[in-house]
Amino acid sequence: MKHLPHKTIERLSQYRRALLICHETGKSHIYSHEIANIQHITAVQVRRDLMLIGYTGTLRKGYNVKELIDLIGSIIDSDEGIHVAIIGMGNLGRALINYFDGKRSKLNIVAGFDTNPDKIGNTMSGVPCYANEDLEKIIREKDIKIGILTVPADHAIESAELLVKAGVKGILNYTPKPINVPNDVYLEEYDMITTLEKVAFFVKLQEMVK
Amino acid sequence: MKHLPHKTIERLSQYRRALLICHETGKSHIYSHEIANIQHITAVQVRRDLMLIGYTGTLRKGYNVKELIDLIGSIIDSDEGIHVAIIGMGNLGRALINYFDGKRSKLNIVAGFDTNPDKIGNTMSGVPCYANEDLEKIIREKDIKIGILTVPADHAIESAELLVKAGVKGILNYTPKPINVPNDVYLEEYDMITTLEKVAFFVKLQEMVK
DNA sequence: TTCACAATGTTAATTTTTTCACAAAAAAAC
DNA sequence: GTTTTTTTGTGAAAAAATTAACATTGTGAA
Ligand SMILES: NC(=O)c1ccc[n+]([C@@H]2O[C@H](COP(=O)([O-])OP(=O)(O)OC[C@H]3O[C@@H](n4cnc5c(N)ncnc54)[C@H](O)[C@@H]3O)[C@@H](O)[C@H]2O)c1
Ligand SMILES: NC(=O)c1ccc[n+]([C@@H]2O[C@H](COP(=O)([O-])OP(=O)(O)OC[C@H]3O[C@@H](n4cnc5c(N)ncnc54)[C@H](O)[C@@H]3O)[C@@H](O)[C@H]2O)c1
Repeated sequence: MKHLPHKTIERLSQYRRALLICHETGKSHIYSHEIANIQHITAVQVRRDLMLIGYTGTLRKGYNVKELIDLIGSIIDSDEGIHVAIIGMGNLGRALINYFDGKRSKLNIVAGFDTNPDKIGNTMSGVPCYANEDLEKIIREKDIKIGILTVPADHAIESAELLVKAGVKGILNYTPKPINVPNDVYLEEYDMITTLEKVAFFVKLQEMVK
Repeated sequence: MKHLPHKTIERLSQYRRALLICHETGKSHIYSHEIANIQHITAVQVRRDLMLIGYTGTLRKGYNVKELIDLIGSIIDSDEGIHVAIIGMGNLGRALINYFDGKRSKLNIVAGFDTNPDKIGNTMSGVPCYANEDLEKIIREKDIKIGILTVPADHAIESAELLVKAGVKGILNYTPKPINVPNDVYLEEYDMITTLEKVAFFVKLQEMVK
């Protein structure tokens, strides 16, 4: 296995999510077309992705759910797990902490940061909130590799700079303000408005065709 | 202009977001490479997208910010605007309402739905919360075209069915439970864990190379 | 006034991603 | 025991998306 396409990585994560649900329900094997239906893609696409990671199913029985979950884990997870921080413990930050809580054993949100004195020192869903002044120290101490930005847009850039300076290697930016990072920091940006506008566009398109 | 690629639609939305910021700061023209830098893509990509929507800039002056904002609006927005509902007024639902509030004049969240009696009848950031029982009635009355799912994952499927039955034409699913919709309903699903896992994967990859 | 530059617009090439098509083989049916 | 069915795995083709290359031209410098 040499290079996995970005899209494949995303799908592997999604496959695993679906597989975990299957596993809970006691299903031991699954066909490529079943996975495909769940994800709204084609069975060939699924088989191609699994081919890329070198997994081989059983003819006519499909894929072993448990095995596949573990294999995907061995590819996308870090063995030792990875520590994550949230910058901005507001509505979205707290919602995320709540949501992630315990969902993936290898992804742990271990610190939150804020500038609001009322929040600093508190704990939310088990995650301690620190002051921005201690960010660099805590990030290094706790070996945090990824920062999730949920500060007000006006503070996105300075927060990103803080994170980079502290040595973070990945940033997930949920503010609507695009940021810049050095080459060795992996950046992903997501704006919910973009997604909603896309949905709205295709709804409009469909109305027009009709 | 015939078919706009999905990716182009997303980028147009992002370009507009960047352009709106420029417009506020009083900048009247912008070069393709400036837009490209903001979005972390290439200038050719920007020019190609604008070519697809038939917009022509001024040689050596770049693109007229205001004009381009309006043109993108004329393509991705519906003239009359589009009404949106949130199903599940919990952490994420409320955060979204708060966030969208007034951001895009053509995209209005006009109703929220919940099953919790304490929430029903209240208003959050100007959005009234209704009971699920009234969903179909309200959706039709208010001509709501898009539903955003932020209910607990266990209730995603039933909520989606409710929305479809009520005649919604687009669904944006933020729960981690994949849903199915008829062909004439446009569906977009997004799971933050997938994005975070992707970031984590590339961080891991970079560590390994080093 | 001419020249060099800097930016757009677009055709062609390349790369990436997806789909097609089908061989192989295990299981089921007969 | 043979045939049919079903599902995997993959080379080849197609489609989609991106990038390269470059002609064009307005602008300002010389
Ligand atoms: N709410 C949403 O659904 C949503 C969706 C998409 C994007 N966003 C974006 O996410 C960000 C947060 O949204 P929210 O609704 O949680 O806002 P919020 O105001 O509730 O939370 C922001 C938090 O960041 C803190 N903060 C401010 N400056 C800071 C700094 N320099 N360093 C650290 N913390 C700081 C504030 O004290 C506050 O606790 C915004 O940029 C918003 O545009 C929100
Ligand atoms: N919190 C996040 O950051 C986050 C991120 C990604 C995805 N999600 C997903 O979004 C969903 C909501 O997350 P949350 O943190 O807001 O949860 P939450 O528990 O705070 O909110 C859920 C809300 O839905 C309401 N509800 C329950 N059943 C309902 C039904 N059948 N119809 C209408 N409303 C109903 C509840 O009363 C509650 O108000 C979950 O599926 C979660 O997995 C959350």
